[in-house]
Amino acid sequence: MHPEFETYLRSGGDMPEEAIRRISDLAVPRKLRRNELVFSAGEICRHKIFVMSGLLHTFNISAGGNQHILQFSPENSWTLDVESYDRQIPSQVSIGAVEPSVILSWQKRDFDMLLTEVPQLKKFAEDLIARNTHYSRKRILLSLSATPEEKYEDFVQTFPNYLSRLPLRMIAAYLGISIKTLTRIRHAQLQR
Amino acid sequence: MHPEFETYLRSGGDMPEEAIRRISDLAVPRKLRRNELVFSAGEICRHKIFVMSGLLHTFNISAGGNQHILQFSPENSWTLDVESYDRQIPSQVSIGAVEPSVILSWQKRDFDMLLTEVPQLKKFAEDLIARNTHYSRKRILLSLSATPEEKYEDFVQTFPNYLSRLPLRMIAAYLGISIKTLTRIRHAQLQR
DNA sequence: TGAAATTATGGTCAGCTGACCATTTTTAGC
DNA sequence: GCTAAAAATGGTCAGCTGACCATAATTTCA
Repeated sequence: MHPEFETYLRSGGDMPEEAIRRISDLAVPRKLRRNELVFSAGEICRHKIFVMSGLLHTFNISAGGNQHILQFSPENSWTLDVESYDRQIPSQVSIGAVEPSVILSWQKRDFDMLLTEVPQLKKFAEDLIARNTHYSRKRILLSLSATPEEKYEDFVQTFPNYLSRLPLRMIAAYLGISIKTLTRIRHAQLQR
Repeated sequence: MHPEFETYLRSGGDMPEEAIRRISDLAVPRKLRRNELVFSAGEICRHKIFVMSGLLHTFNISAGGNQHILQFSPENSWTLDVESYDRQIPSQVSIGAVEPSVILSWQKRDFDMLLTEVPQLKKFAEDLIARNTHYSRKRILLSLSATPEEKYEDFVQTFPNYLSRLPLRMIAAYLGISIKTLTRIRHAQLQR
């Protein structure tokens, strides 16, 4: 049904073929144009999303009109606004496509059902949650301790692929620095 | 065995008495003096910790010697360094007592066993993880978008109890601002 | 391909922020 | 309660950072 996704699921190693089919069958595919939103701040996040191709970002527009980016979601990753999804309350953030993308989405009730039916999927999801927890911790520590230059350096190390796919404006919005500062850092690095 | 802890576990509503006894029996209590460490950066976090009384903090000392605080853990809350605990690798952070405290601790293997034996405990832990995830998201968004004053305001709203229990120095280390800036904010607010 | 939109760079300047230091106040712990 | 340690405040200053604006470069998409 969705061969790339099924390959991804199989990569875990212990997912039964029947479970893969069950999961895949409940997924609804959707194409996104550049800048198209999956949902907007204020709406409730009702779906779990898997990115088959392209690149999404989760962002918030502050009162002053500035964009802040919580997360990038490239191909073969999952995304949603976790608090909105868990509690079915309006989201503070929007999720949209940075590049033309193809996603799969599951209704929350379908995915919840799958989680109880397929223990391997539950385990799979728990691993993703753990990875996300570790990364959030790291990001919080970085935000407390690192200079803008160190934040950028870490970003380059951690996400070397993103550099060419993202406008600098978005990298700045992810790092919590102004694009001016980011430009200065890059300019200074060229001098070396 | 540890009546306060057992009361806490019961507060969830659906924890069988037998499970409560099992969990409680495997806990090792420990008293901490002020500033005493549970473990230091560089060590492996081998225990899951429940704070019965007092107040702990999870912190990191950066290369420049500055302290950065990832988390405060008051009575009736849990703590550990999640990445070090999950993967049994050396921790980047230390956990220590801000106030004289009493904690319970479980060896990882004991707690892992309990999680498989007691489904209600697993559910309980998952709820805690979800809450933690939501809070981390909020904190990352705040770190990206809020001014120092807004960060402090949010801290006061979110943790009104901590204000009188913590030196300002630690609040600054939690917010990622200098104590000088924090003093300025508080001074400005007095003028109003 | 070509026009329009988006993005990146650069200049300038104000002001927020942190570093450093001294002093005062508060707290801890015997 | 008393003494030593820790914490908070305040002054000063340099410089990093962001806001604003204009211009150049790049990209998008029709």
